[in-house]
Amino acid sequence: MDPQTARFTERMGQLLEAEGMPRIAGRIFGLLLLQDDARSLDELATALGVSKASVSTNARNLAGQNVVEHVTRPGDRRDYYRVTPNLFSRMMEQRLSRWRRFADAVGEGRRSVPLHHPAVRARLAEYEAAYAYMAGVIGTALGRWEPHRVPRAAARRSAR
Amino acid sequence: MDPQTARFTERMGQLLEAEGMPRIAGRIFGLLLLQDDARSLDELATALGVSKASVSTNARNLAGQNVVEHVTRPGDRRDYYRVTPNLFSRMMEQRLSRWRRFADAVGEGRRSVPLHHPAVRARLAEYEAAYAYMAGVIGTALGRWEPHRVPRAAARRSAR
DNA sequence: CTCAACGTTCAGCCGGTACTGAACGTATCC
DNA sequence: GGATACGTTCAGTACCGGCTGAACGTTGAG
Repeated sequence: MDPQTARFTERMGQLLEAEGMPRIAGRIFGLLLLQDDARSLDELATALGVSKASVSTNARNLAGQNVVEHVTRPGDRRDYYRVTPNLFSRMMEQRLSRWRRFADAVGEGRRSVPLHHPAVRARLAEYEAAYAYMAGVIGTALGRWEPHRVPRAAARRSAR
Repeated sequence: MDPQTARFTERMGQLLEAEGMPRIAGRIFGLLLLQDDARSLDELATALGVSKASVSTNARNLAGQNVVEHVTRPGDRRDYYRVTPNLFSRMMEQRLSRWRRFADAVGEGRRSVPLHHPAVRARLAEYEAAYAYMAGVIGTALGRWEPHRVPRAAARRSAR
């Protein structure tokens, strides 16, 4: 593994760690981001110099979050992983759902907490409105971005 | 502190903790979100049942991230804190800057890492383009949201 | 000047959790 | 059948970071 690749994977490890994921998950992600085809658990483990147990757990976890895809090959017992296509959209959607949880909490607070000051009530309502507005904007923007990004992907999608 | 308020602050603590902040920071934020005027460090510490040291550190940290504002009063030595106005925009901007770090890392990788597969290079370039696109969309949406949200704020802004 | 009221800093403790190595279960091949 | 190649699970460890209490510096009041 050349030093630039190592540097890149380490940086991804740090960045994803700052987002609340285990560092190894970030490294796996960073490494897969630079691979054109899927990699097996063993390849990942040896390339990153970590235990296969960690790779197994973290890769499965990443797959559960849709940032990585589990790939199997006929006549091959091994598990392969690659970054998901539409990675950016997936990450955006995931982020939106996180915000949604936040906006939901605010909404529930506004309804359940005894608020004596109208200003506070207005603040919470405003936050909810802002979230709804931005969610709409981001949603339509995502819809506009994807289609003319990769024509083949759009064709595949409409063929479903 | 009534049970609903406690419930709300705890939930905020959990949510912000999931975003990578200390739980106490989330609790402070949640509590301030329900207050109409600024609160002192001691008020926060006793209300939350935590040490003043923690409140001091975390409140300052939150202020550094622009999610909370440091308020002082003439003839009063104490430090007060309240949630920032334009909270939503601040959080959006903060999130955008996080993404930017991510996009920067991808860009640097694309330039520095020896990439043998054109598909990988294209993937990285596409990610950068998607980020730039979304950053633009979100930026203009924020600009459109704020003005007709709080007219007085718009007036203040245009007076600069 | 002395004392109280603040905020800040720091060493130490404590809790959580990421990571490992070994054991295990299962499938595939000989 | 045994042996190998997989992935998974789990107990144990090591580490990291949050939180605390105590000590400290500073400001203001009496």
